[in-house]
Amino acid sequence: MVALLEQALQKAKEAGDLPITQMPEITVEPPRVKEFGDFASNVAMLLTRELKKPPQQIAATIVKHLPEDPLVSKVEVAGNGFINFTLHPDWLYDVLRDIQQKGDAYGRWNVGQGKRVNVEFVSANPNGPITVAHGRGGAIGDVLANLLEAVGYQVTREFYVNDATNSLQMQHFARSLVVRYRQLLGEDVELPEDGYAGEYLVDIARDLLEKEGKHLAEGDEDTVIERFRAYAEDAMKRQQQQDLADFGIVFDVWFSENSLHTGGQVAQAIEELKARGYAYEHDGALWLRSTAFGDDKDRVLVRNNGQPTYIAADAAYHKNKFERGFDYLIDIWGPDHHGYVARTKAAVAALGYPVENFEVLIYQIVRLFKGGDLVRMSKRAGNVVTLRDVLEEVGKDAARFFFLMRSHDSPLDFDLELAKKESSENPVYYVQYAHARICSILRVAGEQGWTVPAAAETDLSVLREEQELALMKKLDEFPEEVLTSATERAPHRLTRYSMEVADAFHKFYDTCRVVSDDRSLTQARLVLVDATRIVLKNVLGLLGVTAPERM
RNA sequence: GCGCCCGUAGCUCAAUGGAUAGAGCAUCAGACUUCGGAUCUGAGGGUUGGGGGUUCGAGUCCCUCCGGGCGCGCCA
Repeated sequence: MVALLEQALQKAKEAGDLPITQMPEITVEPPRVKEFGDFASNVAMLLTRELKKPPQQIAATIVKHLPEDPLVSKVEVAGNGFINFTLHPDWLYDVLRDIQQKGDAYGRWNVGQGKRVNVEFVSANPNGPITVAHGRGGAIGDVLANLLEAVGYQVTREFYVNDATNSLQMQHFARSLVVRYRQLLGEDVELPEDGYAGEYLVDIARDLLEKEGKHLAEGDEDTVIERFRAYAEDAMKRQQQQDLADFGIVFDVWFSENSLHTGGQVAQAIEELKARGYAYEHDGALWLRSTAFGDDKDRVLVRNNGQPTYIAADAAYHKNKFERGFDYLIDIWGPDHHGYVARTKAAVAALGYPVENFEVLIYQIVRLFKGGDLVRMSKRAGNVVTLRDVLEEVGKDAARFFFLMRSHDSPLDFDLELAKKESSENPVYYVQYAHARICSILRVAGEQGWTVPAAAETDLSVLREEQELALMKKLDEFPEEVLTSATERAPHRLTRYSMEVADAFHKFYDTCRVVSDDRSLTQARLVLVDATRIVLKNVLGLLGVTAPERM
C-alpha cells in the first residue's frame, strides 16, 4: 500500500501534476470506522502546506496516478482528503497463512538486531518484602523485557540490591531484628523509634532463633548488629527471589550495591568525575556538578564525613552497566523516585556515556481496593500489603494482567474482588476463556476426526462473514501492536489488545459454527480458529499469563 | 514556591497530530433443542477541567489558569 502510494507520488511528480520536492513519510492505518475501508492514508493532508491546495484535490491527483493492484478492490477519496483503500479479502487469508507458518514467532521482529538492553526493575531494598507497588514495577519491567526480546533485542533483567552495609536503613533494620529476637527470648525490649514494625521481622527472628540458637545477641554491639544485618538481608533477599519467581519473574542478575563499594568502583567513578571536571569540593563535601546537565541543583557525592552518597553509588552502577557492554539502559522506578531522574542522567552524562541511551520509566502509585473500599497501607506502621498477599488472593495471572491494564504513568486502582471473580467482569478470565474455548472446539473437532489443515492448501475464500473478516483483521494487527508496545514502552497495550482479540473471537463464535457438515467451510474455520489460538497464546505469553486449554 | 505525573461517559481507563472521541464496569432491555452462557445483541449516557494559541486538522503540541497525586536531604 505504501509502495503503491510512493509510486503514485513519483508518477504524479514526473507528470508535473504534483510539484513536490520532498517525499512525505507515507503511513497507512486501519480507519476507525469500517465503512471507510481496510486501510487509509493521510498523505494528501501532509502535502497541503507545500502545495497550497486543498487536501481533497491533492488526494484526487494521487489516486489518478495510483497503479493498479490485484489486491486493491476500491480506492476512494474522502471529503477531508483521506485516501481509503478497500482490499480484496485475499490479503486476510494471507494473514492466516502467515500466522500458521510462523506459529510462536508470529509477532516477532528483528528491529533490535541483537543490541543489548539492560532493564533494571523492582530493585526493592533488602529490608522488607516485595510489596504491591513493587509488583506493578515488576509486571511492567518483565513484560517490557519480553517485548524487547520479541522485537529482537538481547535483554538482561536486572535487580539492584541496595545492600550497602553502612546505610542507615540497613542499620535500623538490623537493630529492629535484634529487638525482635530478644523479645522472643522473653526480654523486655522495645523497637527503636526508626525501627521496622512489620510482622515479617518477627518471622525472620523466629527462624533465626530456631536455626542458630539463642546466643546470637551476645557480644559487643557492632558485632551483633552486623551479624543480624547479614542474616536478615540474606533471608530477605531469598524471600524476595521466591516471591518474584512465584510472580513469574526471574532475574538474570542480582546486582549488589555493596560490591560497588568494596570493589572500589564507587571510588573510581568519583575520581573519574573529578578528572572530568564535574566534581568539586564545597563545605567539606564533594559535589557533583549536575546543574551542568539540567538538574536544578548540584548534588553531594561524598559527605563531609567521607561517606559516599547514594548518587555516587548510582553513578558507579550505571557506569558499570555501560562497561558491561549494554547498548541501552532502562530503569523502572516508583513514583517516589522521579526526583532522581535528572541527577542520575546528569551522572551518566558527566561520566561521558550516551545519556540518550539511558531511559527512566516512572510508574505511578497503586491503590488497592477490596470491593469498593480502599485498603490503607503504611510502611511505617508495618501494614504494607505484600505482593505475596495479592498472589495468594488472586493468583499470578490475574495479578500480572491487572498491573498491566493501565499506562505506567497513570495511577492504578487494583480491585482484589474483581481480580478474583470468575466472570466476564474480569478481563483476564474473558481472554483466557477465549483461548480455552478454542482449545475445546479443536478437541471436539478432533474427536470427530478433523485436524487443522495446512492453510496454504485450504480454500479460505469461504470465510466471508463480517465477524470472520473482523477477526482476521484483528489478528493481522498483532505484529504492529507488539512493535508499538515495545518502542513506546507501553506493555499495557497488550492487555487491551488481548481483550480485543477475545472480543472479536467471541463475536465470531456467536454467529459462526466451526464444525459442521460443510467440509470446506469447516476446514477454513479450523484454520481461522487455530490462528486465533496462536495469537492469543503469543500475546498471553508476552504478558506472562498462562493460556489454559481448560478452565 | 519549584519539578514530574494526571484531569476524557455515573465509575475505572484507551485513543503514532487525523474522519462520527472508544472499551470495560455499572444501569436498562433482549438472545441458547448448538463446538464451553466465564458468551453474545441492543439502548441510554460527553462542551475531553476553563480560556487562549500553533495548523488543512488538537483529547494529543505551546501558553495560562483551576483541581488532584507525588517529589523537592550531606536518607536509600
